[in-house]
Parts: sequence; C-alpha cells; structure tokens
Amino acid sequence: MPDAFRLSAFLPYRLAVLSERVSRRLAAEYERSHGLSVAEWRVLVHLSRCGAVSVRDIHICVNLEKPRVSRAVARLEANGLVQKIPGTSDGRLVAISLTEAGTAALAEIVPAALAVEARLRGAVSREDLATFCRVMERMHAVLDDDPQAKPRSRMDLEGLDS
Amino acid sequence: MPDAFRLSAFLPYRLAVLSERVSRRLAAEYERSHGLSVAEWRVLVHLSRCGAVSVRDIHICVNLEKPRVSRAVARLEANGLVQKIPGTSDGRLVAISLTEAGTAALAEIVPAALAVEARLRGAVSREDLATFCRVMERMHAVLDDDPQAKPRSRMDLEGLDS
DNA sequence: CCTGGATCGTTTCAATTGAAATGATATGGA
DNA sequence: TCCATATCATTTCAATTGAAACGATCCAGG
Repeated sequence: MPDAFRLSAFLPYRLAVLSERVSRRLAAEYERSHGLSVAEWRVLVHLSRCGAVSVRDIHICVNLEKPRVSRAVARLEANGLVQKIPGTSDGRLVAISLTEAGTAALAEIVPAALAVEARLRGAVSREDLATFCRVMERMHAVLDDDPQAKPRSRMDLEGLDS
Repeated sequence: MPDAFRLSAFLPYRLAVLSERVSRRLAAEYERSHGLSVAEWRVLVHLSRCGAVSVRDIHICVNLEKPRVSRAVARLEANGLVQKIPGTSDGRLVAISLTEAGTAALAEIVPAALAVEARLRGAVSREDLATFCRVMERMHAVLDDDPQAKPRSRMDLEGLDS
C-alpha cells in the first residue's frame, strides 16, 4: 500500500471538511435566528427566485431529495412562511410559493448570509476567486463525464460569474 | 429583499454541491467493493498512517463525531479489519490498529481512491490547483478567526502541498 | 489513602435521512 | 372509452445521526 496516504492532503476529504465547516457557519445564521434547517433555507431561497413551483422542481434545482423537500415545505407551511396551492391544470402538482412572512424572514436572513459569503470572498483576490470557481467547474465537468457519478442538477449548470 | 439571490452562485451552496458529488463518487469505490461507509473509510486511512490510536485521537484528527467513530470502529472490528487492544497504562484508552485484513482491504481501495482524485486534479493546471488549495486554506483562515465557527481539526492544519 | 473533578469510550434517545412503497392523477394507445 | 404506464407528492420503514447521559478510569489535592 502507498502508506504515505495523508487524509489531510486528499482532495475529496479537504473539500468535505471545508464545505461542512462553511455550511455549519452559515447555518448558525438562519438556525439560531429563525429555526430553519438547511433544506428549509434552500427552499426559501429558491422560491424567492422562481416564484410558484412544484416539489419536483425544487428537488431538481437545489440538490435535495424529494422526501426532504416535501418535509421542508410541510414545516415551512406549518410556520406560515410558505403556501401550497393545489395545481389547477394538473391535479398532482402543487404550486409552492412564499408568503409575506416568508419573504420577510428571508429578507432578514439574506444579508447575514451574504455577509458570511462576503467574508470568504474577501479573503482572496478577485483573480484567485475566479480561478477557484473555474477549478470547481472543471471538477464538475470531470464528474459529468463519469457514468459512475450522479448527474448534476439542472440549475447548477447556468451561472459562472465573478 | 435582494431578489437577485441566486443559490447556484452562492459560494457555500456551490461548495456543498461539489463536495457532496465528489464524496458520493468516491464512496462508490469503497462502498460497492468493500461495503464501507465514509466514517469507516476515514478511520482505515487514518490508522494506516498513525498506527495504534484511541477513539478520541481519530475523532480529533478526521472530523468525525465521537459516537460515529466508536460505531465505525465497532463495525470494522466485527469485520476483522481492525483490532482493539485495551490500553495498558491507561485503562480508559483503547489502542485501535489495522489488522492484516484491514491493511489488505485498504491496499485494494487506495489505488481506486487515488485514481478518482487524480482525475479531478488532472483536469486543471498545476498552478490553478495550487491556487485552488490556497483559496481553500484562506477560507479556513477566515473561519479560524470567526468565534461562531467550529474550530478546525488539529490534523487539517499541517499539510499544504502540491 | 480517598475523594471530587476530569477524561475516555459507549450507549441512549429522539430526530433526520433516503430508498422504496403508496395513493392520486395524468396521458397515450388500443 | 378504457386500460396500462408514467409522473407527482407523500408516507412508511429501517438505518444513521449527534447531543446528552452513562459507567469506568485516571489524577490532583487534601
């Protein structure tokens, strides 16, 4: 065995550690102030952009399993942040959208979330950050070509910006 | 609300998505061939470098909660990949180390794991990869200065290499 | 000694998770 | 029209998770 295998130098491990640490730090913002879970946070953000959408649409766009979306939406609805309107044309679909309270809650959280991100972005130069994003994109591309990897979510393919 | 909030452009989200995708792809290697979980994989790798260590040492070094380490070790022991020797000097400590079978299993998995990593690394230039790692390190540094973030594991502070 | 507090590993318990099953609705072809 | 198949959202169920509780062991100060 190549016994010089150092976990702390192994790319997948490093990614996982950083990602989890960032996620936890971010979650501290919306969990403490509004009692939201990661899934609920993602649903709210998605709804703020995409208006009234189905469970399936959320599932596909924000990398959450269908049951997880369903439960997140149920809790959000119970807390009045979201409303579910039975589909009109298609009886199976449910149109999920933000309520006033949901929009208000999101407006309270977003600045804090952007602040966390801004601190991360601010720690490196614009060029380095661009390189960082480009490398992430290339790694995704590697997995896109790998039949053993899970396909990428539709929405994660669109944006490559500063 | 800044309604131009795009989840797919939000750094924590992008990190989470890439990290999970990479993790799953890697897990496919050791899960299918040896039925290992992420925790078990990390424990094995750590043991291959650090010889006989305690549960607490693993917990601190590889970013796994104590109960998770305890259970991973228990399963690994049940499968004969690991042995637990009660501490001699300190009766509380347990010396956990690889068995022959454990070493053999790891030797089978490591090449595949390194191959996955090599494909990711190979998709970008050496300079870009160096920048990528440097940016990850800077983001860690931001969290190191943030009292609301979980402290970094000891072992993740050591290596910054190519 | 021996006793109070700290540390170690495990276990308990409640909550979360996702794969698979379910029920409900839609759609295309006979 | 009617049935087979597909799709949507939810629910079931078994497994995993981590915080807290637990028993066991160590150690420092009296």
